[in-house]
Amino acid sequence: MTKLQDVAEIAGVSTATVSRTMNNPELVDPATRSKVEKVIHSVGYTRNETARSLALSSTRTIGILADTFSSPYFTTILDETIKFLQRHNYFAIVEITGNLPGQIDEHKQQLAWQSLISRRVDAIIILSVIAETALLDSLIKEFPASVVMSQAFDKNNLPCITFDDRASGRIAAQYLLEKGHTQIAMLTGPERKVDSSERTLGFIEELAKHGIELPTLNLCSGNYTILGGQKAMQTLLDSSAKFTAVFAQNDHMALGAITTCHKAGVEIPNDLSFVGHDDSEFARVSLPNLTSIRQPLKNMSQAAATFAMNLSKKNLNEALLPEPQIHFQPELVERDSVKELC
Amino acid sequence: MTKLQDVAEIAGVSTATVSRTMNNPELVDPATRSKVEKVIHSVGYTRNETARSLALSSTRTIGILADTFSSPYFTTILDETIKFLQRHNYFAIVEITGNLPGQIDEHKQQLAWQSLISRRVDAIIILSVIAETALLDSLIKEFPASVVMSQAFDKNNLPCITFDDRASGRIAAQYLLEKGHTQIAMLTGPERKVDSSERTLGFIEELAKHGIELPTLNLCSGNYTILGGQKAMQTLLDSSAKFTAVFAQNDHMALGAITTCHKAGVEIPNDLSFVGHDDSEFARVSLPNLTSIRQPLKNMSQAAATFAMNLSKKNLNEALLPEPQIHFQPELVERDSVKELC
DNA sequence: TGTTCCAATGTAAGCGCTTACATTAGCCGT
DNA sequence: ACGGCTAATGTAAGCGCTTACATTGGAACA
Repeated sequence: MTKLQDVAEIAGVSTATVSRTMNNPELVDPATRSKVEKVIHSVGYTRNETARSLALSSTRTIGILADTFSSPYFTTILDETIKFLQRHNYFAIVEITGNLPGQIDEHKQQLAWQSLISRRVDAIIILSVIAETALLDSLIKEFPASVVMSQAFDKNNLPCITFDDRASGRIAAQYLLEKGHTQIAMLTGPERKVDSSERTLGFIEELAKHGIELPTLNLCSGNYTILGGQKAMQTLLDSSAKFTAVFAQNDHMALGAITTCHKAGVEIPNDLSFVGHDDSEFARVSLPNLTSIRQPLKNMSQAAATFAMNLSKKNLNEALLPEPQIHFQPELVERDSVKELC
Repeated sequence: MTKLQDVAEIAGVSTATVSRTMNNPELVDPATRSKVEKVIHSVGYTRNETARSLALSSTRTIGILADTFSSPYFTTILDETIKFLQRHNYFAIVEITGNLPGQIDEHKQQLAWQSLISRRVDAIIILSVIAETALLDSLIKEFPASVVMSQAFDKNNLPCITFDDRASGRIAAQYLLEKGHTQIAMLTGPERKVDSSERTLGFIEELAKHGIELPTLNLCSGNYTILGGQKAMQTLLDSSAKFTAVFAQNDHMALGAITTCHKAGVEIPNDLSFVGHDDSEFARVSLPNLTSIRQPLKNMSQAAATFAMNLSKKNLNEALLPEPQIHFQPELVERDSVKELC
């Protein structure tokens, strides 16, 4: 593999000059510059980013910590974040913990974290939900150039892109109430996930505001997965719970639940109404099309990426950093899965 | 950030000894070893992988070239590949070209490629479909430690994990014929994608074997996307084409097409039968559940990862390398979307 | 007691870049 | 003609590791 020195020798200049024509072209004479560039192309030189990182003590790389690729939620964020970073000449390396939605293995998270640190990323974006605030705290203390995404983390004033999950719950409740539903069931996510518990909270709050109570019987966890949604729905149907509508805390569970209903002869939305969450691609192809609550993932991703890049330029004036806490709001996307009760 | 030298000084040994306790513990006295390890933990030292890579001229990193994260096909492969690599103490960095299924921007592919090279990955797994064999050829010539995944590349004897797309086409045709269908439509993928054209070929071949011809009118491209599937189905329905069954070359298009049918009052499978491809998670939640053709993605991913790791250990005897070409076969997964015609 | 040998450790070069500092050469004004 | 200035280039140290080679101090043996 050709190195900078080879280029220098062929072009008859010093390594410094070659380096400069790549990084600070304005410092080198146009004639030598074009001579060097010609050599670079002709020998097909590609700079060794490893060596460069070492010399610069900066990798121009943002680490991303996620649980898995097999969730449209993560992949959308990853796609947007990485595209955005690329556009700004940053690298991204993503480390996955391999945790499934329901289970949270702190050890795996630690390992993934270590791996990012050992590669000396300039900043880290944390997507993976870290349940124990204490752990999150200690991780961030160890590596302060971190931005936490979509996990409420208010206490400390740390960089943090959040989504108002509680508002999601409220909006779902409001909407169903408007449509005349008062008996409602809810498919929740994994218990330890803050986003799920927040949605639950907002939902219950809003119902309570209207004097309606949600029986525990009407609550069932589906672990954010399709299969979980199917099982949870079955449990709900088998129970004595009474409901005319279901709020599924993500679209996956809604999809699963809908198939269960279909098999059980329950017609959507005539017999039962559905509201999902995330407005995933599949909300548009379910039968009927699923009314869902949208997270502005693209904007959130870009905000996180921007933040991470700023964080990596430590020399930058602290004042230039955006507000450490950026909040995003949910938005209802109305489709055909909710029936208006008279 | 603490460095190896700091650890050495605190422990009162040389840097070599510290390095050895991490990489060749058997070379150092148990007493000093434990002393050093204690220091490492107490100061929270994390080795600088950048410097290590430079010293070793090896990054223990496999590069993966993919088009996007937002496709279950890619994400499944990525998930499996990366988990497997992690388990073997390899890093993975994935570079995405940002190409949508239909469009292939060779420039973006080149850039992504360069980026991997510049980070001196030890091997590259190519998922992204590179249409121009010439380009693929030249890339691999430039960096021979590459393994191509699921793209037929027979001519040269290059490392290559392939899936028998033509067999997929044949199986779909056979199955539909068995069920009594003779008038069939097909939703194809992007034109330039080899996997799509192979499926098409296999399908037509098999029909021809039974003396059945597929009218051009019954063919429509849906670009492998949900939306494309919807549109293509609409086109098909609006045309004068006659068919009792549809082979959608991936599940996404099938899902889209099914919603279009639903809106048009066409009932599945009573009025129209469907066979999809990929056996994605969603095949199990569509209504009706989608009969689909499975690719053994997990096995394929692991094969690719194994290959890449071997390729990276160049010192290894060439003889130890597995057969350069590993082929995988499709498998039909029967569900409820095909009706038997009497 | 004097060799020999080996296990444990240290020394220092080198991986391929960047960049502060040194050097050179051409230009200006006096 | 000469000192001073500037633009262009070169020199070499250093980024944080690994490892070939050198060194040391016993243990083993005659």
